[in-house]
Amino acid sequence: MARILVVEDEPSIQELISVTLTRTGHDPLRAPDAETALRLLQAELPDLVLLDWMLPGQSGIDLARRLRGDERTRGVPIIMLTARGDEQSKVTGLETGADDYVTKPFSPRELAARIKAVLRRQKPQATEDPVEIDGLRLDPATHRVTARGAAVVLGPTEFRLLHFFMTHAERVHSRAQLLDSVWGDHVFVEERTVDVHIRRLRGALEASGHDALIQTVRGSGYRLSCQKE
Amino acid sequence: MARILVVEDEPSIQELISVTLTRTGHDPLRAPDAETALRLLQAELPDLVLLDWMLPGQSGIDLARRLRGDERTRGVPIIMLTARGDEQSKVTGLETGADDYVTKPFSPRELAARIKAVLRRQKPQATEDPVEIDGLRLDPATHRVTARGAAVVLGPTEFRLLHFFMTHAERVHSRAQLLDSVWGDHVFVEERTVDVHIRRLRGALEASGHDALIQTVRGSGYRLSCQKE
DNA sequence: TTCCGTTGTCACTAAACCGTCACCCTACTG
DNA sequence: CAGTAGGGTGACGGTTTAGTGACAACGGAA
Repeated sequence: MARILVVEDEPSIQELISVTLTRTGHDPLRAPDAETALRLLQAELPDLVLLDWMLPGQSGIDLARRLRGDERTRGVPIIMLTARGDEQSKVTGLETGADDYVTKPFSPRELAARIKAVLRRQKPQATEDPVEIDGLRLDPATHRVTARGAAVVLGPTEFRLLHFFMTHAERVHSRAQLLDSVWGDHVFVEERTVDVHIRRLRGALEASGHDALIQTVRGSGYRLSCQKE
Repeated sequence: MARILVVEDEPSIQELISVTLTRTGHDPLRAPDAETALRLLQAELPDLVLLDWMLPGQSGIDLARRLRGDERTRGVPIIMLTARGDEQSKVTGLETGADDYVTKPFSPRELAARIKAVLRRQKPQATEDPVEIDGLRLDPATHRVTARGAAVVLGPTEFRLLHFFMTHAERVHSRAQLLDSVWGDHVFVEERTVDVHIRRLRGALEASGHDALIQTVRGSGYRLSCQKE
């Protein structure tokens, strides 16, 4: 789900963290010290950095400051791992811009929760504006679809599919494009699966009096069109 | 941008907060204790109060209760500053009416984010006004819920949950959002726990003749809706 | 202290949903 | 007009997600 750089010198804790991350669907990058961390950061930017306070050589706080100073890495959120106690250094240290901190010892659950919270805070939420085409109305906020007032019941996938069509109307989308945009680019499903969902979506729409809203373009894909032909 | 009253006795933290506020375009009013705070509040109402949990003399929670008790200051949102680990105080505090919590030590970035969130959240709703939907009435001031006159008995959590739903009706809320808004951002609770409380809330409502008020949106979360389907 | 209310979590059940296939139909090709 | 490829369609496990009852931990009240 998210790439997370774990900067931690103690192997057992490193291991514990990595296992926790994997189990919660994340992708840990390991670094035992600041130098390794910086090298890894050259290659690719992670979605989050878990940073031990005490590190051999360059300390965690130095690394944090450095990350904040660099334009490229400035946006990457940081969670600090600190030992219990030592309050005042925390305050000054967190001033450098860590987004959260976890005191050792910590429970895997707590760690997971904090990571989730920080990541959630980080990412902007999707477009929530209602869309309306030809009397058909879809509202992401309320997760409702109505056809001239009458409710249309859709499954989650059909909902996303319709949302995509309505925000990209009049254009032909190949099955591959639809899989990318509606299912997500990483999943592997048969292209024909799209057909089935199109079918289900059509069924739901026709039940509400919207015929031929979604048209087939033979050899290319599908299209949502308001103008009848 | 916004006037913010900072009630904090520790000078270094007071300083840190004030600097942060100024930097994020706000206007800090400083008070080292509850008495000073009250005096400042006489003069003018701030847009938000940042309140330390532990204060010399009158404690933060006392002050919060007092602010909530006074008609004039009731609408002003409060963010509490608490020491880490004091989970219980969060719950008590939420009942007194704090809008959010920040645990010390905190990062300026986090504080800024919370303030922004609370100010944004505050705008559309007056938290303390009674809400009524479809014959169901909830009064935050008296902490009472009635369904067409008949009393509905709810636990504290179910009450907050229902309150949130009623002040954000028709919208779909994910379990994570509900945990954020009803439980508080930094409480570590399984997402499925929401389900259980939804169930309890539904049970109580159905006992009072309100069926299907809270709807499940599969894959997304829950929604309070007056319009049946 | 004991009792009671509340809460978070779990295990289990029920239901919805998804992806896939097989088969059929249609439209284009020569 | 037959052949072929692409699309429509119904059905069927398997998986995911939500509903539900039970239970232990906890704090506050008695």
